[in-house]
Amino acid sequence: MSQTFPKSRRLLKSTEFDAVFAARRSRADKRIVIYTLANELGHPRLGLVVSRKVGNAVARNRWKRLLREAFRLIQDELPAVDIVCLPRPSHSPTLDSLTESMRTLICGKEGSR
RNA sequence: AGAGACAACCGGAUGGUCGCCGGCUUGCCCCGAGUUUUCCACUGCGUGGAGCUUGGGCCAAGCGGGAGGAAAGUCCGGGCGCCGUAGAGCGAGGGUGGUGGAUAACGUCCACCGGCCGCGAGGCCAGGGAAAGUGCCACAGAAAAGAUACCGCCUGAGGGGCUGUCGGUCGUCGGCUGAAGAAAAUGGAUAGCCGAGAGCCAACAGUCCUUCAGGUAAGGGUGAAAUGGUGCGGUAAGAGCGCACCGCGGGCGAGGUGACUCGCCUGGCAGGGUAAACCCCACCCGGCGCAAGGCCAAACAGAGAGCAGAGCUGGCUCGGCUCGUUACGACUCUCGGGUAGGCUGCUAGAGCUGCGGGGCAACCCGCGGCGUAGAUGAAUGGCUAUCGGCGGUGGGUGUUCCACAAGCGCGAAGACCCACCGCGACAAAACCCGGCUUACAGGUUGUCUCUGGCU
RNA sequence: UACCCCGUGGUGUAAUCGGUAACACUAGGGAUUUUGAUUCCCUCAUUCCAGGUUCAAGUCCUGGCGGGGUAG
Repeated sequence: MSQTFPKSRRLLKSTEFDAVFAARRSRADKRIVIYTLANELGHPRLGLVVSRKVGNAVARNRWKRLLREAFRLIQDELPAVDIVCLPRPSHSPTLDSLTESMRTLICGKEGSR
C-alpha cells in the first residue's frame, strides 16, 4: 500500500491540464469540483486549480495541502485516472470531509455515466 | 500606585508517526560521451562487447537543511542583465524641496534650525519663491486687491426747512384817554397810549436736509481673510502725525560649516491669501526588465547533400511474403534560425554576529566567528501527545482597605494553587538587497514624563 | 511580473476653473379618486476609507481597501 506522493502522481504541464478539461467529465458537491480523464499509467494523478476567490495565499495553500493529503491517503482505492480538483469558495475545509468528497466523486463515477 | 511618551525585541516549545522539496554521500538500473599506451572477438588504418573515467535520468538508504516581521502592498532607491548612446549640453516629461551629515543610492535615516500642538516626557510639518508674470478668492460686504469710488466724520461756501431770542412792520382783539360832529345823551376818528397773541421781514444762535469745493482714512452689521496691533498724546475731524512696547523691513557687528540665533542702529511701514492652481528657481532621472539575459533543443516548415529500397507479418539481432525499379516522391544525413520543452541565471550577499576603536547620532573602520530556503500547476504539510501563554467561571489558602468614631462580612481589590471551558493574530518566499507604507492575538525589556500617597 | 482604469441614494448616471451634491427609475409614506391607474408632494448620501493642502474638497495631494481590465 503506497502512501507516498511523488511528482509522478501529479499533473505537471499545461497540456495535461488542458487534456483533462477537454474531456469535460466533471462531478461536484458542495465543497469541490472534479474533472477526470482515464490514463494508461496504472496509477491516478492529481492536479489542483485553486482560484483567488477561495481566499488569500495562506488559505489557498491550506486547501492545496489538504487536497493533496486526502489524495495521498486514498490513492490506492482510486482507478487510473487524471484528476483535476477545484475547490469551491466555502468555509474552512477539513481533511475528513475532503477525503469523503473525493472518494464518492471519483469512485462513484461508474454509476453516474 | 495610576495615567502616559519613546525605543528595542519575541511572534508558542518539545516529541511520536505518515508525507513533500532541494543539497551531500553510497548503491541498483537505464541513456550518452571519452579512452585502442586496459582487455577480448572479427580479415583490415575500423567495428562490436567488457572495463575505467565522466555527464545526465530514475529508484532506494543514510546525514544534515527547509517561510516572515512584515515574506504583503508594489510606493521609492540600487545591484545585476539586455538594448541605445563618442563626450557634454539643451529641450520634453517626471520627481524632489529648511540646513548639515550618513549611504551604493533614495522621497530613507541621524543631528540641528524654524513653525504648530501638548502641563510634560514628546509628537507633527511637500518647510524654496507671492515687490517675474498670469489665474482664482463663492455667499455676505462699501471694498477681495491699484486704497479708487460709497456711507460716515470735519472745514468752508450757497440754498432750503424747523425751533428759539431780539428788533421792525401790516393788520386784529381787549382796556384807557378821548378829537370832529353837537346843548346833552351820545359818538368812538386816517388820533394817541398800554397789553395780548398769530402772521410777515431782517439779524443771530441751534438743529436738520441738500449742492459744491476741500481735508480725512478713526468707524462702516459682513467675511476664512479688510491695507500693522495696543495705549497715550495730538487734531476742525483725523491719520505712524508724534511717543512707548510688540510686529515688520534695511544696515552693521558677534556666534555658527550652514539653516539660523543674539545685540545695536535705523526706516515710520513697503505689505492680503492661494504655488498638494499655472508658473519661476535649484537639484536628480537614458529605456526596458530575471517571463531580463545565456545555453541545449523535439515537432512542423525551409536549404543542401546522399542512397536503393519500402510496406506487412512472425520471431528476436534475422527470416518469410507482397509491391516497386533510378527520382519534383519516400527515406537517411547535414545546416541555420528557433517553437513546445529542458538547463542556467539561482542564491556568499552593500550577508549575519561578537569584541575593540572613531563619531552626539545615523553610520564607518579593524580583528575574530558563522554558513543561513530555493519551489516553478509551484515544496516547507496532515494526524496526534505533553507542557506553556491569555481570558472567563467555580472552589480553596492567606493579605490589604473600608472615609468623623466603633464594628464587621454574605463588601471591594489584587496574589498563589486546583478544576473546567474558550481563544491563540496578521500573513506565506518567487532574482537579490536598502527603505517606506499597511495588517497584527498576545507578551517581554529598558529609559523618561505627569499626578497622587508614604518615608 | 509589469501597467492602466474606476468607486457618488436601492439601481443607472450628472456635478464647468475647488464654492451649500442634481436627474431618471425603484422602494416607503401622504394627497387627489367611490376604488384602481395616472398625476402631484415628501423621505431615503459620512460622495469606498483615513490623513493632509485650502477659508472651503465629490473635485487637489498622499496612503490604504475593493472592483474591473491589458501585455508577455
